[in-house]
Amino acid sequence: MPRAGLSPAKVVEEAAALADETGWDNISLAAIAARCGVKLPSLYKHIASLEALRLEVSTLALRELATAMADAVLGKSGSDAVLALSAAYRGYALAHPGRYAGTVAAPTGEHQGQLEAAAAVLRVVEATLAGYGLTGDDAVDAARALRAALHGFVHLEINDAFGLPADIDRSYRRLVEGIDAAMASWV
Amino acid sequence: MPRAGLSPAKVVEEAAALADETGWDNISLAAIAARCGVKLPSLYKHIASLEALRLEVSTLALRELATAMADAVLGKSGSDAVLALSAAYRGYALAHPGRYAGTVAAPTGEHQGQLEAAAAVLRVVEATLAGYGLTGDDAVDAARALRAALHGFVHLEINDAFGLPADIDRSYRRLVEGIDAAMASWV
DNA sequence: CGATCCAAGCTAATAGAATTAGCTTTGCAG
DNA sequence: CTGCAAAGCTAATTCTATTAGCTTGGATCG
Repeated sequence: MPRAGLSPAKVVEEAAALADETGWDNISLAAIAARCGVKLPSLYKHIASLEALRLEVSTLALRELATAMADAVLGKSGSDAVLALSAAYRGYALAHPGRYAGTVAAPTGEHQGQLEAAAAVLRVVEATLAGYGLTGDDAVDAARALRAALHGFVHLEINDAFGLPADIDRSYRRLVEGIDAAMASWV
Repeated sequence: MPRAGLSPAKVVEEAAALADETGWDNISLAAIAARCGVKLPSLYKHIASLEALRLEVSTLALRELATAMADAVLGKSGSDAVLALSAAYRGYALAHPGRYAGTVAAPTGEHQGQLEAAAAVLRVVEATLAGYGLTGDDAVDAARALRAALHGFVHLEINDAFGLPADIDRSYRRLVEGIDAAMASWV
């Protein structure tokens, strides 16, 4: 019998793909094993447990999200950068809804890599807001406000909580513009 | 052996309390049964399945949230009402984090009562924004923006995603004020 | 080229959860 | 008092995660 040639990274990647297809809550070792062409207990050669795997998927997603955001703001500043970052944020979340759920829903504080990846996301947001002249608590407030607005919108969108069919792109744009204007006026 | 005197409503209430204590994802029939002083299979006399129970908890939470918001805005209007509604929203979410998670994370569209409760929440938000002179798509955008901002903030807060210890109350107030100002300027 | 050894994969076994079937008994209605 | 529907139970089934321990592929080193 030929080997499957798995690796920890491949298992995490399959788990992430499964999450995107069936939802973060529906990740199961049984489904991942089937997808990898391997029996369930074999996965334990590459991961420590289901919880540990979830943390790895969460970490992967946070890193991808940070990268997507950083790429989007490259060479931009001010409102331009905020709009680009917001578009990249939503784009990632809609393209990878399962992973995205894992960026928030996963347990926090037990995994060094996850903490660093979460910090990287925060760093990109803060750097993007650097041009607004905010310092200290004001900068913290602004970063939280932007992150909250973006997360709240895409989370509700992914979970079909916007009943009406009215143009969602437009709603998102106006929300981002509103937050941008608010931060600009905080001096 | 005396009867436990359960009812569907009591089971839902226990499940909601359990969710608040241990998290929406950790609801289990085993734990609920123990809490009710009953063996696990006995629960099936009152509920159809774990999934059905989650929908009931979600519905309960949406109703409670709608009521809390409606009470908060009673007799108020404009920015006053928006601030009161925002405080009530966050207050409910922090007091009942498990239930609150269920208001968004639960499967949607299969349960009439849940749909109605979700509509009730939306109705309170729309009524609160009535004084801003927004109509049609503008009103929809505003309701979505407010809901997204509130949800995003409290969801991140509940999940400990705000690393820093900086004053969270203040951050929330500024976010709400920012959204309020943005909506006021949309005319 | 062949002996060796580690890691990848397997089977088997355990434990816990949800669900279903079917039995027993409580406690109210008549 | 009698009977019956509902509430609770035990037993059995299925599915998942996890652990233990065996087998073997295949790279490494002589």
